[in-house]
Amino acid sequence: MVIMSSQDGETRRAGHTRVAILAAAERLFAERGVMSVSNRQISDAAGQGNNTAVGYHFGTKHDLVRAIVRTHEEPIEHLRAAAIEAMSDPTQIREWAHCLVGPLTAHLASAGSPSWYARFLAQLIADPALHETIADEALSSASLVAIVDGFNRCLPQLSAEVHVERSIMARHLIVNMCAEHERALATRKATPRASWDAAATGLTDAIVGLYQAPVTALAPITKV
Amino acid sequence: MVIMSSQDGETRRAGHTRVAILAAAERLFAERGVMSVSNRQISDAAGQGNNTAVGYHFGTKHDLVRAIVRTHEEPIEHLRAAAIEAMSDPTQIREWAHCLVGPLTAHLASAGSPSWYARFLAQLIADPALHETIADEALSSASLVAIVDGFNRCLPQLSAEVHVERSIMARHLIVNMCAEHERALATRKATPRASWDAAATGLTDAIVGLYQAPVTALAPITKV
DNA sequence: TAATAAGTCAATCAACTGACTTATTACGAT
DNA sequence: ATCGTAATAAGTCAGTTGATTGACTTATTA
Repeated sequence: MVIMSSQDGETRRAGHTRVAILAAAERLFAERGVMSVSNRQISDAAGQGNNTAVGYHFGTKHDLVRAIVRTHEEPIEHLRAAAIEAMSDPTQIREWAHCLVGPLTAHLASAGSPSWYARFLAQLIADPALHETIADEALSSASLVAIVDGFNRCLPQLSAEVHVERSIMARHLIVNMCAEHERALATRKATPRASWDAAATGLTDAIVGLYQAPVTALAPITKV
Repeated sequence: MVIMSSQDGETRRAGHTRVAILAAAERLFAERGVMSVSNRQISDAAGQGNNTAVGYHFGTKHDLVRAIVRTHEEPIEHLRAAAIEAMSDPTQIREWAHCLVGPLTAHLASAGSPSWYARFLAQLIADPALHETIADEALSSASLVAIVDGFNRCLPQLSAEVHVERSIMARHLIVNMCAEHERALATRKATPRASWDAAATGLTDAIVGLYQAPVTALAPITKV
């Protein structure tokens, strides 16, 4: 009756249905686009005769999207914390870059083949109707701010503005390149990198270069 | 009667309606999301009493999206060709990076404030239903391959795979950061960069660093 | 000025969507 | 074991969608 947050007093049956809906939704969202898939289609794909199964268990589509994000957030956050813990030299930019990239690629690699979460995530960032859904949600991770802070200490000569700018760049780079790799794996098309590990290496290289790039001083206003 | 491709024998009236629809669609797409806006809403916003105005002039939503892309492609392509022409030293990576970034930012800056095209573009890349709509369209630009080739000659030590990878990275970086800047301008929120020129400088810096980043050699397969 | 075409409008269609209602089934607490 | 309730199924509802239709208006041409 009431929308359950997680596993309050939900029965085994309801739990099965919930994960079936989450899995079906994530797949359909990645393959056809979040806003192109109706709750009905998701209910059908999840094997539910009831056409309002999504509404019953999650509420609106935005709530469902949030629930999917939360499902992945915890394991990724765990991997991130472990990566920070396992660092050998916190003064090395590359290690921080690996902490930023590794957890997501590792999670996607362990999510089976093909995975769908990266393509799903890319849509959340690009679509204005979905953007606000996770605006603060994914950004307010404890380990994430620790990593951003780690970059800060490695590159003290960078201004705060450039630092914010490049962390945003890194995020776009990671999410979209993971989506790209995921799509290549799903369609068995050619890809520059053979595995998730290799893709992570390429991304880490790029982010190190990105952060270390010289900053061009902006000329005072010369044009109106 | 028949859907017109461009400006074959279209009357002044039809031309007005066409540009009104294109402008309204681009705005609504950027603000609410491409797949969240119906053709009816676009017709209304364009001041057309007819609910089928979009269908009459453009066909399906995909055709409309393509038409919007084509509208911007030409001026951007022109700016890109001019930027290549104006290069002083083709051996400098930064100049090629500027050729990649400058035309889009300049076009967005001249598109009035706020612009909507960058946010629109970001959706086309992320949404699977729209991705194929412009898959080859925007990539098969003559000046674009010239720029990619320019990078190639500047960095001959880079493998072909890494080169392809980093050009894709650069594209994601440019489109998404322009969308980010555009969104900031539209909502008058804080932004790391004050102007489109400044944003272009930040992007150019980043892309130079990205391309120059050392490539980590992949270890032979050590894990199953 | 008459004739033809292009563009616009208003009404309508079937299909689909989310939400609602009712009935049946399965699970868990007692 | 049973009883109450959560969960599922099935049917219905109004609203919206893209598409089609025919009538009307405007522009071009003969």
